Amino acid sequence: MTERELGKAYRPAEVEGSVYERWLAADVFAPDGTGSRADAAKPPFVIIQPPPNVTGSLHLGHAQRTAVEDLMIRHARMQGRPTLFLPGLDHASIAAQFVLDGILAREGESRATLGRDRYLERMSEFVERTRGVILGQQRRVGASADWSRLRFTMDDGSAKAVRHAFARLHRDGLAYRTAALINWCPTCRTSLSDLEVIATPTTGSLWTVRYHLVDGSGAADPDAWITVATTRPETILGDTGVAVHPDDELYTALVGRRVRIPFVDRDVPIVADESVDRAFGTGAVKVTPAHDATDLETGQRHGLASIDVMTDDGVINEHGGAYAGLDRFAARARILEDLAGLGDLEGERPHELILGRCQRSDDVVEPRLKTQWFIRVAPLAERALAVTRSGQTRILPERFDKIWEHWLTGIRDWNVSRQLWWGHRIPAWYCPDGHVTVSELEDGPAACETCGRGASELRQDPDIFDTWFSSGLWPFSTLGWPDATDDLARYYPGSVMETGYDIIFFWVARMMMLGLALLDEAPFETVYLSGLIRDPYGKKMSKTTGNVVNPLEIIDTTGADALRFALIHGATPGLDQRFGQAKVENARNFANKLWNAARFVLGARPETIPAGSPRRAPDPELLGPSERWIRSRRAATVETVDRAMSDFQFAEVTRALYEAIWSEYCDWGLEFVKVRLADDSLSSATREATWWTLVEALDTYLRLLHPVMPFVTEELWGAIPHDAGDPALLIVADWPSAEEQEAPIEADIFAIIDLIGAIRNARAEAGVEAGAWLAVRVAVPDDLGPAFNALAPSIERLVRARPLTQVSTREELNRSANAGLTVVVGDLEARIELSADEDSADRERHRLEKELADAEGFLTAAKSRLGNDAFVQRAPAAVVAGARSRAAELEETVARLRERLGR
RNA sequence: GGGCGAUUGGCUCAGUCGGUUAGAGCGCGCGGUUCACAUCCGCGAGGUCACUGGUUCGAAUCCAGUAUCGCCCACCA
Repeated sequence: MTERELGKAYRPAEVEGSVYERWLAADVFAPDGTGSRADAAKPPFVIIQPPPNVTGSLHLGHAQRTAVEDLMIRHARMQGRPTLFLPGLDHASIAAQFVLDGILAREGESRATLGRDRYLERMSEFVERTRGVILGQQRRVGASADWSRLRFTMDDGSAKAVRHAFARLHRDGLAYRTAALINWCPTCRTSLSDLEVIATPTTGSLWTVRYHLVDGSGAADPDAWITVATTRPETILGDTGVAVHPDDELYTALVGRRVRIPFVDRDVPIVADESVDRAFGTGAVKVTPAHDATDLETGQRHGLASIDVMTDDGVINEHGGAYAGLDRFAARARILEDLAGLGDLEGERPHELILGRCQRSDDVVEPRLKTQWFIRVAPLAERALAVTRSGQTRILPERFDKIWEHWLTGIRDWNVSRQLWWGHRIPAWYCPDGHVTVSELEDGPAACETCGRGASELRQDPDIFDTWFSSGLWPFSTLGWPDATDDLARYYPGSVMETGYDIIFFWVARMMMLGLALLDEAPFETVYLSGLIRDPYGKKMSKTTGNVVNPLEIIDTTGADALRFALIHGATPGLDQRFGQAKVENARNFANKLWNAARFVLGARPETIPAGSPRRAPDPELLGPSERWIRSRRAATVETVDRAMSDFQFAEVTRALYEAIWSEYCDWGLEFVKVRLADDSLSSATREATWWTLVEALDTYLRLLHPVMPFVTEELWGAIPHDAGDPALLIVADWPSAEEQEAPIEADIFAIIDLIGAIRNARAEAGVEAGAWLAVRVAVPDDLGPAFNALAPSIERLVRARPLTQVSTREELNRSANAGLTVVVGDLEARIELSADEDSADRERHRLEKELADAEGFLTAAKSRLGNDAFVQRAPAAVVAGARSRAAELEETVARLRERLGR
């Protein structure tokens, strides 16, 4: 295996361009690809990704999801599990139509001018052009998806799954067609599910209107009326009754009488109904069954007619008498005017109400009575709840359980038909007699299943499905369902479904319900909910605000690795993160640090090891304390990362690696070892072992970091010596395993690190010239002797000590006491020689006094704790012992500082 | 109306069995052309962990309440 040359400077664009091509060429993304080293005996790991909109382009949210998904899949791949990361695209029915309609409008065309067939042709062309965009962008992020299995929610496989799913639900009584009150968007000219209606608090008005009573002769009495309250006066045109509470004495006499609805001159009954709130408004409610859900129920209880007074565009229709042809809001204004003219507008007052607005168009949604297809969700929701309650499927973070429970408890049936064109046609056919035949056959049923009329007489439902219906089938429609394919058997259910918490109901809940209903098994084991990405000020990124960050620009300038690291580093499940340039730059600097560390290691290869030598394990017999410390920290990091990965604590993964690589390996490991590698007095075998230790740790860190920063790690890994058993590419290399740690060595080295820090601090505080070499004498206790001795040459360099003298007792240290700096760190005490002038002596005294005061403060706290019997008796023994040794250490420090200060 | 989340140095955030002196990055101050890295190195300043009360030997962490901000759910005309 030959080493690859590394460029002097880290250039992410150069690295990333070629690395992805290498992965593709090696065919490592598919679980059964030629380059895959997956162990078929291990359980497969399947990640379910929300397929992005086919007309969309990558935003930071996508980038974050992709980064997190890819992190998980790469980790599993390196563990040798067969991994499936199936990429896809969603046709996004209403969203895509919105985009295309905008384009058509600029061309002076519209849905109406084109007609259904030509419109759909245009859509297909449009989608053909856009579909490659986001896929290419996902690759730039580094998604190691199995592109050979790319799926689209409008492809034949999805279409087949949709037909079968719906036919099956219909057969099971879970899909039905009925007239019901639905949400209607006049702008989109379609019905909407409850989720697509945004409840918007609005200040409106509550008007009170007089409805005149009809007397025995059938005439409206100008002097007798009942006053009703309404926020939507235009619905007066559809009123078919007035309701009062049965116990309301104010109105008991009127129940059974009739009133005349203004303008349409319809005489309707006053009925008594429990649903009326006596305290609200006037206590009398106008009943408009075709435009209000409560009214529809009231109407049904009392046999009142339902009159829809609007067209699909939100214009008053022929039932509106003189107001026909007026837009609903214009009609409202005119009606109010006319009521006032008649003297029947009794009052108006401001009123806070919740207005439903269309998620897509923001238009005011009208409740309308329409015949539509529905999914009966109660039984499905119950199963979904059972699965999460039993723990078969786990939602992360756990607090979403409650939200999940609440939403699935008492949800209303799902209106799945849409009066749009771009989407899957509902596979229902109607015969002239109105019989319905639902069929999973692509060309429709051969005959009406009720009356047997032939196919030529049947007409297919013009409506299409809610886009989330096909999305809801995604975990299995992409694996060949309804056919019993090998893929389905192998990769269903999925392992982790990753998505933003904003579509938990739209998508996650629907997948869960449909998966359980159609396959009798929940579609995934874990639901991992990501937070949303916000701008540096916490605002939601949006095109209109202009605060959208384009991830591709970040990739171009700082690299996909940096972007991924930054996104994953800020990813706390379910919590939003603010994202700004500083975070990516920090991540880019980290990649740069890693690059340079690798360059250093490669360049420090002892001459006795020929270039291109295969990897050798360091000889444990020849390792000094610094090497043993590096190995021990490496093992500790493996453990930390493993734990964080299995807990889905991805931010912790990046934090641990950042610290291990930068603050330990680079700041101390490499600095200690540098001197050793250059030390001619050591045997070449020793220096070789030292170098192999560096390579070993670097290798481990590259592996651990690969799921986060796949490009740079792949490139660097390609440049270091490898073992004969290693594959050619890091992406399929083995995940490291933790080994035993050497705790005693860790303590020694950390003590020495503290000493070095303290000496540097003393020098800086004393204003010693940075480059000056000063004589330093250190009193080293016996137990630290070997480590200190072995590291002396490194310490010398790191604190600019010349000469560095090791003495064994403090008496010895004090014997040649002269002016200088004193450093006390636990058992270690050092004296830095410095020519005395009054100024510096003062500063030194001041510094020592401050240190003494600190130490005394901590000592007092520790002592008072230990003086508390309750603490000593009740706290765990280890905590008490820790406090004791801490106190002893502080005592020692205090004593030494006092002595030095002559107290 | 119901529910959830956040509140930790100037900024962004870690802190997941309660246990030494609460950490990091950015920013800030001082000093550095040390042969991997100025996308860097060394040193430092800066926090009564929103507030009040409680539980506990011990609370940023657990409980109750309050405040501010944000989010979700909700068919009273």
